Amino acid sequence: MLDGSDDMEDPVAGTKAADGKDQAGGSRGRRADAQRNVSAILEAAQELLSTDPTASMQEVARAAGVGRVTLYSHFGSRTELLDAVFTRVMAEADRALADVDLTGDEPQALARLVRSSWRIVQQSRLLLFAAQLELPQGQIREHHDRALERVESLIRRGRRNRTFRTDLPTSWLVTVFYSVIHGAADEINAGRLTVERAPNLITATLLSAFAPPVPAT
Amino acid sequence: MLDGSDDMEDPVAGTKAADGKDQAGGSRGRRADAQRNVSAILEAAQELLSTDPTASMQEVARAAGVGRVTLYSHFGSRTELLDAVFTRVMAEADRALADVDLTGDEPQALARLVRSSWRIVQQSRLLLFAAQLELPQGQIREHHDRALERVESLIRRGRRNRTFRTDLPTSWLVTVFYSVIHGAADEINAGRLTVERAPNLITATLLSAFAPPVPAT
DNA sequence: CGTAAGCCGTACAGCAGTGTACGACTTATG
DNA sequence: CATAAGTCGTACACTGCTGTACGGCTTACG
Repeated sequence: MLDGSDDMEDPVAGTKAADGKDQAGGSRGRRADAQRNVSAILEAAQELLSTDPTASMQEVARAAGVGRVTLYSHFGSRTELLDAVFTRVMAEADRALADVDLTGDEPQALARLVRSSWRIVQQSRLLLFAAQLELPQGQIREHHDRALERVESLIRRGRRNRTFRTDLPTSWLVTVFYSVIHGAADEINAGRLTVERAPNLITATLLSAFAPPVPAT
Repeated sequence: MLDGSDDMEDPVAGTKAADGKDQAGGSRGRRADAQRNVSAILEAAQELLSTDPTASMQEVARAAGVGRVTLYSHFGSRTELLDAVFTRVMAEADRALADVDLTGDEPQALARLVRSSWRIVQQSRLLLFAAQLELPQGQIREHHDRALERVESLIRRGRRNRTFRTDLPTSWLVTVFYSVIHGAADEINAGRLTVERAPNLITATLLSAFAPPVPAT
């Protein structure tokens, strides 16, 4: 939103902050240490905000081993930083899920998907909380939807093959997937569920919930 | 909890704020208008915080038609107010759920329970968010657990009668109950689910998830 | 090896919220 | 109807956070 006008009035472009926020990629004009700092900030912010969602810019800067002013030179506002961190996490998640084999038997594919997903959700639980505090909900949902696409396509396939139920809408089943995983994450955080037992419980529950209802009774 | 020391150093007791916070009951020394104000504050705070979880004391006071100072004279801090509101909501919920007939066929009882529960959850979604911002998590859980007792006892009964599955722990099934309802509430808020369809989806999902797994592959 | 890009700390301005103090006014209640 | 309980607005002190400005120093990079 605020980069748009900057690009217009700065014909040289890329002087300060255009597109090279992420560590990788070809930001030619940026000095190496600047790029390193941006990475350090993003990483530190991700970890810190996942612990304390209300951490201030001051604290983020300290955690990244960087001055607060430098932090502001890279991210114009708290919201901007939060958005960048959120984007980064979702990209990470997307990369992790891309490796999951979703072919073959749907229940087993679902189990694999759960096994790869739930940890990410658990770790970025509080970060989502932080995002909800100051990011427009539309933006959050947008990021989320992209990650849930894989879930949705798997469910669709299961429905076509009659492995999964078709009496409830696909979008609802996606919601159930998401909700149960989040519920498990909360339980773990509360110390009422161990990390080891979680994936099996989640998978067993989802498979029952997704199975076609038996016509009996 | 935080009134404890006040009672000690004020032998007269009941002068300002001891136990008569709620509208009903026998707070002899309190003037009638004071009691009315406390009620108005609690009601307004509940409604306002359910819309904007970050509403300030100023805004709460205005919504209650009361001066900010008066608000502070009844609730010493924001946290104290929030706790009172939270307690009130849970008490309301408890009262509503007490009317639900939990006897007889477990699936039907579960359906009735869902039908009475989910609206309350949906309406106080954001209030829970507010509570998580400044109430110790232990306190929140304590309130929650009391409300979930009914769910738990119903599930236990279903397990004894082999209507519900016993291969997953009871506490986990309670979590699933809670999570699915919350998920539905979020979907409604996002405009992706209508109020009319919600209860059926929730019930159908939970019944499948709670049903004993069929030994047939 | 010079220069510009980038870093740093400090300092300042602004804002918003929390709690508290005070004095005057209003109203239940006996 | 007198009095104590309660309310009201205004004002103040304090805290913590955001975002910006400035000048000096370090360092990457050609």
